[in-house]
Amino acid sequence: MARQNSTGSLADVSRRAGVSVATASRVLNGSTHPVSEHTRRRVLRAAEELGYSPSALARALVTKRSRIIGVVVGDIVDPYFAEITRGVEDVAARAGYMTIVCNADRRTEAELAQLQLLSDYRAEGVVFAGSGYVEDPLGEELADAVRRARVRGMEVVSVALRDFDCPRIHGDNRAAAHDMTEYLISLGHRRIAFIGGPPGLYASRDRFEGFRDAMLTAGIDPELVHEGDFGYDRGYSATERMVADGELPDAVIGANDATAIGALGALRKARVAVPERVSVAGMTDTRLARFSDMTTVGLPIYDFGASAARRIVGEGADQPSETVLPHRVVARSTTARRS
Amino acid sequence: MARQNSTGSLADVSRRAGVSVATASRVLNGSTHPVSEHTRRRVLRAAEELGYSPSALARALVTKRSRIIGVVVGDIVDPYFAEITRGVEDVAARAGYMTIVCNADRRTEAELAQLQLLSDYRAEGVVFAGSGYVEDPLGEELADAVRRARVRGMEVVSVALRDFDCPRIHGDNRAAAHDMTEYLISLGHRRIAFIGGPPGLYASRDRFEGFRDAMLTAGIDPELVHEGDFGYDRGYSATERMVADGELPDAVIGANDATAIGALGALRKARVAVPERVSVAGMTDTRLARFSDMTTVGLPIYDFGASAARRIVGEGADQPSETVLPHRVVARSTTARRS
DNA sequence: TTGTAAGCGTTATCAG
DNA sequence: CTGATAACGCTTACAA
Repeated sequence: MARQNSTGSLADVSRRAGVSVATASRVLNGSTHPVSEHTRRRVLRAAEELGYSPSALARALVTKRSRIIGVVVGDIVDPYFAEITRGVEDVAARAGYMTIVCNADRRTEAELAQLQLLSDYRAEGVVFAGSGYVEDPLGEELADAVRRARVRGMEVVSVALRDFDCPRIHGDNRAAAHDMTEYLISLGHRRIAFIGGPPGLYASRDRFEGFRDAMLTAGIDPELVHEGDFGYDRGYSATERMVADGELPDAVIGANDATAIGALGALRKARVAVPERVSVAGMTDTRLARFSDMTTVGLPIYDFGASAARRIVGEGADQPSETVLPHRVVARSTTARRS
Repeated sequence: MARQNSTGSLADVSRRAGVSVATASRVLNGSTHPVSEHTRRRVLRAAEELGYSPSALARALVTKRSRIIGVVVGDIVDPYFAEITRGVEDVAARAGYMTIVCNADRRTEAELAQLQLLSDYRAEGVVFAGSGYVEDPLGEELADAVRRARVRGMEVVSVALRDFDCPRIHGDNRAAAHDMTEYLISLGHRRIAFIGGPPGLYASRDRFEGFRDAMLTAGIDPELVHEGDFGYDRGYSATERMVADGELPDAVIGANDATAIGALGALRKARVAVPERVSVAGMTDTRLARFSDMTTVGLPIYDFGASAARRIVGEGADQPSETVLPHRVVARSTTARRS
């Protein structure tokens, strides 16, 4: 394998143009330093002829600005993260930054490794897209790593609840779940089942608590609670079980859209009418929900990413260190008034 | 903004350990060059104490190996691309590479820009995940850019049909559509509608032609053809129109899963029974299809990405320059024998 | 307006 | 086994 991969250097260009590298550099990088029109043209032409393109690596090395933003996600394939990533990408690209997406499989250990890698590349900023774990054994270590990274000048921002210190842009999971639950209750449902997220995640906990509190407030015992993992399958199997056990609820809430769609799948399979017999709702309003015309609670996740990126590229330095973006219940066809 | 962001240099470590930078470098990067156990320990400790982490940038500059792989996708949020990206990411990470995902919005112009950016960062390889356009006005320019990149030593591989010269790993879109169509015909359907992809894309053309040929072979006129854009909405609206016009087909094929799910949505809305009254099928078997329990034709898209990445990190140098991976019809609940 | 030269943090070549 | 030292490709005072 030829691992050459260079376009010729500034030295080549300057030689060809008959000027110094300094001068070549000045014209080729939009420096404000004055350069005569004549010289400028010569340099530009030389660069053109050589097909020169500057090495972002070398440039980053000396300027100490890599123009790299990292996004650490739980799983790229999850539309929730894809949407956040898209938000980051869009503003990053506009500001001339590269976005590096790193998968962490929802494991803190992997997050640690990705942070290290990003740090090796001297990323200027990293956004943590996934939620953290309650009492994470690796929590302290990650917090330390983040602290060190920030001391070194790296901008860190999270778009979920995390146990390390950094600016945060997120939604209110508890309130969102609360509102969804209230909505269902307002529709006349009483036996409402909740299929949660991965155990230990703050997001899971908060969404569950929002559900529980709303139920309690309405004087209903929140007894139908199942564990999930933000995946379709667990939503499906949990619902399948309810069907099999003959304890069909009035409604089921999935801790995220994929889970709720799993529930929808199991109900369809069992030929239980939705929403006539049971209502189904998800959370976060990813495309999945829209595609299934499913009721959910919308969170501005694209904006989570976009705002985070803005902070990093320096357009949001004036923002408060904690920003909570609003959610709203999006009623669609999988929920209806209790018959 | 403090844009410092460094961990201290090799020089700092070597000074603290009382050795030369050369020696420090040797122990800190797994060089084979012999170093005494005693010195090694000193260096390791110094590095530890300083929280030293090497600059991948500086390293890349001198070794000429950036360990960066770029993926140029049409749209991250499209699960098709997300899955490919995941494949790339997985093998890249295992080989110690960083993956940079670049959005091109399905525009050749943007692809060109992304390729340039990737080239600035001296990416060792880039995988083009999206299909190309027939008679693309920018086609020649892109082909040129790719040629130059390859000359410089960059590994380029595409996982779809493209008009530039590079190794390719992909599926047979035409055959896939053909097989899907044949399957539907074998179920007794005659009036089969096809909702295509974005006009001009090779993938759109091939899938359409596969459909058309299968119809023709069966002696059926492929008359129900609608334009789409690989998005949900066009699948929905095209189907809505068929419903409104009272020309309900026996079955509808979407050029991809999102399109087919749009069709499903419109049918559900119009209270047309699926699959009893009309069958619906998609293509590529993304999670969307599975979540909707929808018939589709499966393409190993994760493997597209994984194989492409393997070539780049050097594990697939022996592979032929063109690899066609197999597809298969995945029958689920949205298709049935004609009643 | 242009050039010289000192880095940036590594690796690699050569001598000891 | 260890250490100078010259790159790598670029930016940026500082001089001229």
